Formats: sequence, structure tokens, C-alpha cells
Amino acid sequence: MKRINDKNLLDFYIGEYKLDSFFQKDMRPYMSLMSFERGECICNTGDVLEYFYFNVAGKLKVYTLMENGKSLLLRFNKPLSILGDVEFMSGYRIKCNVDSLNESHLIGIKVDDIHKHAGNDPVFLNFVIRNLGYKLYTISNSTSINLLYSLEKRFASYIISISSEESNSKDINEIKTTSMTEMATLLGTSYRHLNRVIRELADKGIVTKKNGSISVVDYAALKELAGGLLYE
Amino acid sequence: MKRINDKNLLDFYIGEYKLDSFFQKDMRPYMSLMSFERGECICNTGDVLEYFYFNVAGKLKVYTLMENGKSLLLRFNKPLSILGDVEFMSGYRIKCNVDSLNESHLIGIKVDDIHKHAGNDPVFLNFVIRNLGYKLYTISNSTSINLLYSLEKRFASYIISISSEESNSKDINEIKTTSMTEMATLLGTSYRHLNRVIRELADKGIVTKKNGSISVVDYAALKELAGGLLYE
DNA sequence: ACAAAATTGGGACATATGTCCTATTCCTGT
DNA sequence: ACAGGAATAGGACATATGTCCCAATTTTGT
Repeated sequence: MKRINDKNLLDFYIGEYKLDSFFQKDMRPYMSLMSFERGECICNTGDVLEYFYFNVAGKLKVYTLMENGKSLLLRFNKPLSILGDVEFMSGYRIKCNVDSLNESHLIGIKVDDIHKHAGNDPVFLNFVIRNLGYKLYTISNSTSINLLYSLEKRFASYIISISSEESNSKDINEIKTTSMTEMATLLGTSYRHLNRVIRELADKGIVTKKNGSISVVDYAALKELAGGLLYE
Repeated sequence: MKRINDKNLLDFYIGEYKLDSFFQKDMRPYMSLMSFERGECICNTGDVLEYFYFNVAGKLKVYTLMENGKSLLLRFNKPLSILGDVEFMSGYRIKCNVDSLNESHLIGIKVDDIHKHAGNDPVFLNFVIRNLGYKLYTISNSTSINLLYSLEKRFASYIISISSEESNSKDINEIKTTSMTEMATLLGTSYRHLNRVIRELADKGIVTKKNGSISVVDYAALKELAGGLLYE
């Protein structure tokens, strides 16, 4: 994490996402702009929540880690999304891991400051509730999908989600970053099976594997496979 | 649904669950006590939210219904829990189905009244946020579990969840109500497979099936199977 | 009461996924 | 450069689950 002391950039993001409309008070004094690099971890299961975050640039990966070491992808976060909404009221420990997929910018507000200056602000609380409602809705949806669809579909969806919309034919290098093993855990399957499925997709000419990095050959076919299922 | 015009009972529930502590204003005038019978549906996917509910007695079953007709159990609700928290701020349509498993009592407040009298009440909003946070946490958890565990475990957990804690050895007649087919859908599996798994448990002497109703023979073994996984 | 419809039980087989294992390749510290 | 450990690729087999199908039983409408 690097702190960005750029008042203009902070103001730009606040304007871009109308952050001030979520508070009655001016919260600028309590906001810090931070940058996380690709692959960097933003928070971990078990941590005490220190900052309430607005994700204003970059894509984040949210996943759980279970006792037995297994983990599962919960969602991807794109701007504007918030981190800490689940925990900041209850005081519970953080319940998932969040990693930055590319360089991302977050605006952090210390939990104490949120409590002191926005804890009784109905505008802010309403915003948080709408957000939580949205998350609950999407996760309910993906729960069903996860259980009801095959790994092939989930993989297709995963790839589409992590590849930026623009760079359709570009190599998906993010996958190289996360190892195949890690990717298997994220998708809630075994390394062996993920390997098998990717191999099958390669045989069908939909993707290719070359020294560990995966390239999408037939983006349309992949999208077709994923169907409606999207992790975002 | 039957309306219960029993001021004393309403007051009892309010006291029992300290409902007035969730509001700054006295909300009694806007509360209606209602009763739903076993198997009765409380709300459906696609409905417009009319009431914000507190579940004060009885157990509710919350599940999704997907486009292709498949559905999946999301959670069971016991008192004190709330319904409508996901939708009341966003104005979105209801996102799941809720059925009453036994006779249940709910205190309903019209959404308009909630907005008018509690929409800016930080005490109430804080309460809702804590609740949403809790739900998001538990569903994240069960998402992982659903994906990572076998139907046998999920079935065990399901049975334990719907059988009241007291009546360990009693027939679980709720299962007779919901047909095997419905139960299979709830658990996100096929009828055939559910049947197979129940048969296996019957062979092991853990449950018995007699004209469609399931009885638990070895409650401890079932609990052992379910492990930590509980749908509540 | 009886025929039609729904529910249940289960065989046979296909597919999805997991476990175990073994080479091979790639990276990394020294 | 080299040894050792991680990451990759995939064979062989077991298990979980799905699909299709049909017979037996129960429920239901008339």
C-alpha cells in the first residue's frame, strides 16, 4: 500500500463518484487516497477493520478462506464499491480476503472517523444499506449458480470477469500471477479438475495455454459458455 | 395470513425482543401482528415489498427460484430475524421466496411507514446494517459450504435444521409436507440423487422412510454428519 | 369407485469431480 | 551451474451426481 498525497486526484475521485453525496458532513478531512499494486493484499480474514474503503479505481478480488485451507471466490469489485460495510457496525473481525487485481486506488476513512462523523448520518447509513442489499442479492444469486453449474461455466465466467472488457483478445496475464493452484481454490475445485477442464477448452480451441499463461482465442464462445453467470 | 388483534401478545413480543430499542420513535401504532400457518407462503420472488417484517415466533424457510425452475435453499430464519431489509431501501422487487415452516408470528410494518417514521432514524438504520452484515456473513459461509460439501452433509444439516431441537426422536413431518421433489430442489440436487442418499442413510440405520415421511433414528449420527454446517 | 395424474423408488448408464500418484518443467537460493 | 523445491501436466481410478426411464404406489378429480 502506498499513500497518494494528491489532493487533486482525491477531489477528482470524489467528484467522479459523488462521494460527498453519501454524507451530510464534509468527510474530505478524514479521507486518505491509497494505491495498491497488482496482486497486493488489501485485507485478510481475521484482521480488525481499520479503514472503511471506497474502491475508486481498479478491480478487487474478494474470497473466503476456510478452516481446512480451502477457499472460494465470492465476488469481484469494481468502482464504485465499498469495503468494510459488513464489519464496521458489528465490530466483528474481517470475514474475507481482498486482493487487488491490478493497480487500484482506494479512498480510506478510519473506522473511528466513520463512527464519529457518519455513524448517525442517515444519508450515509441509507447508502450503506442499499449497498449491503445489493451485495446480499448478488451473492445469493452466485450461491445458486455456483451450486447449479459446472466448473466449465464457472471458469468461463471467471476468465471473462478478470479480463478487461476492452482487451478481448489480449493475453490474460492476471492468470499467470495467480497460480493454477490458487485459481483452483478460488473456483472451489481441485487443481486436477481445473486442469482437465482447461485442457478440454484448449482442445475445443477456445483458449490456449503457453508456459502457464492462458490466452483467450474465442472470446465469444467463452462468453456463450459463461451464460448469464458473472462474478460481479 | 391471519391478522391477530391481540394487543397484549404484540406487547409481549415487543418486550421479548426489545423491538422498541431499535427505534427512536414509538412504532407500535404502525405494527400489525400476523400469523402464518405451516407451509404458508409469506412472500414470493418478484413481489413488491409491502411490509417490513420482524419474525417473532416460528421458523421460516428462505430460498431462491431461478429462471430455469431450479431453486436453492438460502437459509432458515428463527426469531428474532427480519424480512425486507434487502429490499426496503432500494425499492427493488423481492428476491427470494419465504415460507413458514410451522405456525409463525410476524410483526409487519408497512414499508411506507418504515420510510416515513424510521427511514432517517440512525438507531433503526444501524440495526438494519448489523442485520444485513450478519446475513451477508452467514450466506458467504454457506456458499462455500454448499460448494465444498456433499449432498449427504447438506441433507443431514437440512434435517437437523427443520427438526426442532426438542423433538429429537419425533417424526419430522415437515418433510412430508414438502414433497421429496421440492426438497431436492431446495437442496440444489436432483430427485434421483436425493433419493439415493436418503436410501443410503436408511441402510446405515440413521433415518427411516415410511410412506413418504422421514424419521430420524440416530440423531447423533446425523448431527455428526452435518458437522459444523448449519443452515441458520 | 375408478381412471388419470402425481409421487415415489430405483435400475442403468453418463458425466462431473475428487484423490492419488508420477513425470517433467520451471524457478530459486547458494 | 546445480540441487531442491515448487508448479505443471496428466494417467488411473473412485466417488458424487445427473439423466433417462419405467414400474409401483398414492393421490385426486369426477
